[in-house]
Amino acid sequence: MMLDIRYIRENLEAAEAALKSRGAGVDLSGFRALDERRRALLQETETLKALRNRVSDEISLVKDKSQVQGQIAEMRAVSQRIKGLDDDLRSVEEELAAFMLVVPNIPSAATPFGLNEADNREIRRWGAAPEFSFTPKPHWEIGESLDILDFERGAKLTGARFTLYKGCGARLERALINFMLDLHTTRHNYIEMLPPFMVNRESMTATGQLPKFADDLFHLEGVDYFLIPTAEVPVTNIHRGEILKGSQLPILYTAYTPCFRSEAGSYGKDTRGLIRQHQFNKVELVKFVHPADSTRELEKLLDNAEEVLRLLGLPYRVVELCSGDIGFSACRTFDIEVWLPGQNTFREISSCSSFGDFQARRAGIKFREDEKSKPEFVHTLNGSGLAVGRTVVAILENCQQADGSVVIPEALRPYMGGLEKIVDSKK
RNA sequence: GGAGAGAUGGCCGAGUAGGUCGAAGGCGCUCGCCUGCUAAGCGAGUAUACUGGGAAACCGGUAUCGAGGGUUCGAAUCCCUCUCUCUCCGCCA
Repeated sequence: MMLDIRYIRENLEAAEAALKSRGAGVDLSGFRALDERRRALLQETETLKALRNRVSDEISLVKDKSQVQGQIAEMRAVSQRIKGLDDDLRSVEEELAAFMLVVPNIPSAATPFGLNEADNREIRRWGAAPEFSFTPKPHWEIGESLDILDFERGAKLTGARFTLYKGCGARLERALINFMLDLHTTRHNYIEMLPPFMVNRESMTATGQLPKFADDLFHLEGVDYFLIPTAEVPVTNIHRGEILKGSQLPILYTAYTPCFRSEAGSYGKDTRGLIRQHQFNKVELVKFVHPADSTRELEKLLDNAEEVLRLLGLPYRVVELCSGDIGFSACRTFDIEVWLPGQNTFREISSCSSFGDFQARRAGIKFREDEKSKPEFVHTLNGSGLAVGRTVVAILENCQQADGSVVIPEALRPYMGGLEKIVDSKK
């Protein structure tokens, strides 16, 4: 399930009100009847099973089975009855599960109320927008004139929203991946993971992409696998079905993966450039934490992501999403938006969320405080650290020069073989 | 792709002519005892989920021996399907 079924049972109104703050009306009215029916069936069938177990034990003690033909016949009938009840129970449970799997997470009490994007709250800004003596160009123009991004051939190879990186462009992307991974592993204590780029249905369900958002995913033909839309999916699922030791927490993982998104419903949006691609690279940060630490850990994760931008000298702002704008599985989210002078706007480059125990509940990820204590759900968190393609966008636009070249941020130069600026190779 | 072997509790590993097996034994771990430290030794405990009762401690029921079905009064044990792992051959980065 996703939300705590017992919590809902006892706090139906509160849960409904909290879900309502997301905007999308969630109707929990069907829940109570299903839940009650389930428990009634459960009690009935279990009572019969207890009887059958007891009588079967008695039968086993009797050597001469002819003496217990009566009981055997009786139990044969009981078993038939159990079978029927179990069938009913299974269908009720399937219905209940299908219902629960499409109910979103309850927003955190800290999440500000709001209807949509417009109600998001700006938390802080860092860095100053660069000033230009000329009109700054959008990255697609810079990329094409420097001959490092080839949108036309990307479309030829695959289709719209695919891009071919060339020369320094390809190197810049790779440099950023390595720079981010090195930063998070050596300075922020994350463990690097390199997971599969496609996962099964169970993994997608555990983190919340399925069953509701199948349209956003690429599904393979022939096998029931999906291309990952984010490393969050495989990395969070690493501990699916496990009971961790309290002393292991928090667990911090970082992973580079490409991300694949169908972008269904975004036709006509961000059609130019690298902003919205079907395939893009991302370095992800994922945490498994003690519930009591999740707020603090979210702030640290956010700071770890911001650190990338600070080291690169890219101006940004942090926005806290309101209840109407947070994702399905999240209970609290901060977006980091980088300044893009070529488009004169801030664009999301990272999204850092707490999922509370929502994903842990779906995925069955628990921990034991002490040896003797009962297992309880961990909290999961994740955030981009960062979206690599959009970081390239930000560098191209913020670091562009009057002569058309792009100065590489100092922190990145060791990863670029010492290169200080990208110039037009044709000149 | 072809042939074969196997999946048991945190780990190792018993258990296949169906019954008293949630499951021997060992290791590990926890608590206590003992020992001037360490090691060894002794005793007890040590899965999860759902569910009923209880304020709680806790007590009861059901399920789970890869997953799902079947046979049976009764299945870790028999039958079927699937998944995964391992070995050999082929192929391949």
